[in-house]
Amino acid sequence: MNKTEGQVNLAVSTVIFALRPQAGGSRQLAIPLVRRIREPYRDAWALPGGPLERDEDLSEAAARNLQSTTNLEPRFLEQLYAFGDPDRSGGDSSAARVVSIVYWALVGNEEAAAAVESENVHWFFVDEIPQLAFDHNLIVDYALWRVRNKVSYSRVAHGFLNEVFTLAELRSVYEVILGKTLDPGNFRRSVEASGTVVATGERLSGTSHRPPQLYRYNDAFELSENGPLTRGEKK
Amino acid sequence: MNKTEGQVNLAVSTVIFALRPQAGGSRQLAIPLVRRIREPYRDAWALPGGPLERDEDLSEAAARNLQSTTNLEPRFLEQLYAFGDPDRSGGDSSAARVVSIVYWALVGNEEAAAAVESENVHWFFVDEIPQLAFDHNLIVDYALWRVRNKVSYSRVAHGFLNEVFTLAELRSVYEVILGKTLDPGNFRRSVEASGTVVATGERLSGTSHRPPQLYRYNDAFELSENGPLTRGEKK
DNA sequence: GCAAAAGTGTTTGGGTTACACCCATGC
DNA sequence: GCATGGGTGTAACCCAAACACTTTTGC
Repeated sequence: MNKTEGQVNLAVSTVIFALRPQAGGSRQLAIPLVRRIREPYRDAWALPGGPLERDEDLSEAAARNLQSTTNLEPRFLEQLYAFGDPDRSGGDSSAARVVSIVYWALVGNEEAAAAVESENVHWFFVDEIPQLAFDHNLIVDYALWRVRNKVSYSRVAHGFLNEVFTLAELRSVYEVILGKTLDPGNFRRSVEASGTVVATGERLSGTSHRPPQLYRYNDAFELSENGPLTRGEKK
Repeated sequence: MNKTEGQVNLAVSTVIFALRPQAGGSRQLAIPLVRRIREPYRDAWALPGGPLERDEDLSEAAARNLQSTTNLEPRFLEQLYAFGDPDRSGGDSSAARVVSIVYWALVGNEEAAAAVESENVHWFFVDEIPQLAFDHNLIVDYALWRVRNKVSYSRVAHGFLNEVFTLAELRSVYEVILGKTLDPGNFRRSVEASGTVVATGERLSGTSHRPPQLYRYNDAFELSENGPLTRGEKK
């Protein structure tokens, strides 16, 4: 007990969002959680996370959480918040104090469908999150608030889709996250006017109606979205 | 060298904004910086900050930075970002790695005018920031981007003013931060429509023109501005 | 009365919303 | 041909910018 600094341990956790099909066919936001195998909160569900490696950037640690729990690559990765309430370990004042720097990530539809699940890793729909360890319910609430907020003023929804996508797919993502239907015509105009997507020239065939154009995300964006902080934070 | 965790130290720093009068009479955003008295970056200017106390919340540590450098109370205090690049200590890989959780704060005009300055604490106008220690120039740039951004969609400008203020004073804050003039009539309407201020009923006399009404900030706001995170973060 | 800023009214234009309508494909 | 979603056109509406104008004080 001779440490004078470093009494506070640092961890990095990640809230990982994907759209997954629900019973009934509609899709819903879902996040993977891991079961704790140690005290405190043994057997409770918690966000994936762990200590920061010696030479690792914060965002690398978050990507590592994602990799080790779901085996997926993030389409979008951004810092959420640093949680450091002294009591957040559960009120036991003798427990080691941990400050968690939390990231949030989006992963693509098809990849998420193939994601591993096991005894200790399970995907939960966001309206069915159980009681979690530590203050992780608050963290999930905040991440949800952030993703819904950010979708309405920024263009992050493509993070749930694959490389190429139709505007109907993109619109469907907005509809699920915002929880309301959007006018197809107006949606098309606003997305095209924003310049965030570019048509590939290809069309999707095999549908029982007029074949829709395929689009790709315009990489020229993303920059300046976070002001001066665009350096290795974004995937 | 037998520590396996805790190799990463945690610090809390604060970017403190005030509006201060420039030569010529106009006002400009300014921040206080402290001179480093130890290596690395000895004698360079840096953001006020320090290690986290054992039982202290992150926001309390930020308020403590503010108190110890300027003797002021924050009108607004919010987490900015956690900076954790492994090389941010200056490229010397043998140096201890530090992750900084940075807050930003607003302090009132009159108080800031009375703030202490000394050999080792000095206020800099934001367009005259020198080369700083560590990655603090990046941090200041990001904080500046955030304050300008937040002013345009949120109602934080009152953080620079005293308890009661005229709409002309509030408008002047917006004009300085956004760097452009605003139409008095339209400004009045938009502020009144937002419901963020309430008239006190009092008027300011002694001016050489029609006496303006005095307003007060409406405390019913601020809540829900940060979603589920409104608990002790805001002053 | 005059200057100066407070405060109100009114017009205009850009952008979003609602919704009608045509287009291209599979069956 | 018909159903289905892709895609386009357009009128109504809302809100913000621009700016003229009236009000109230000190000198």
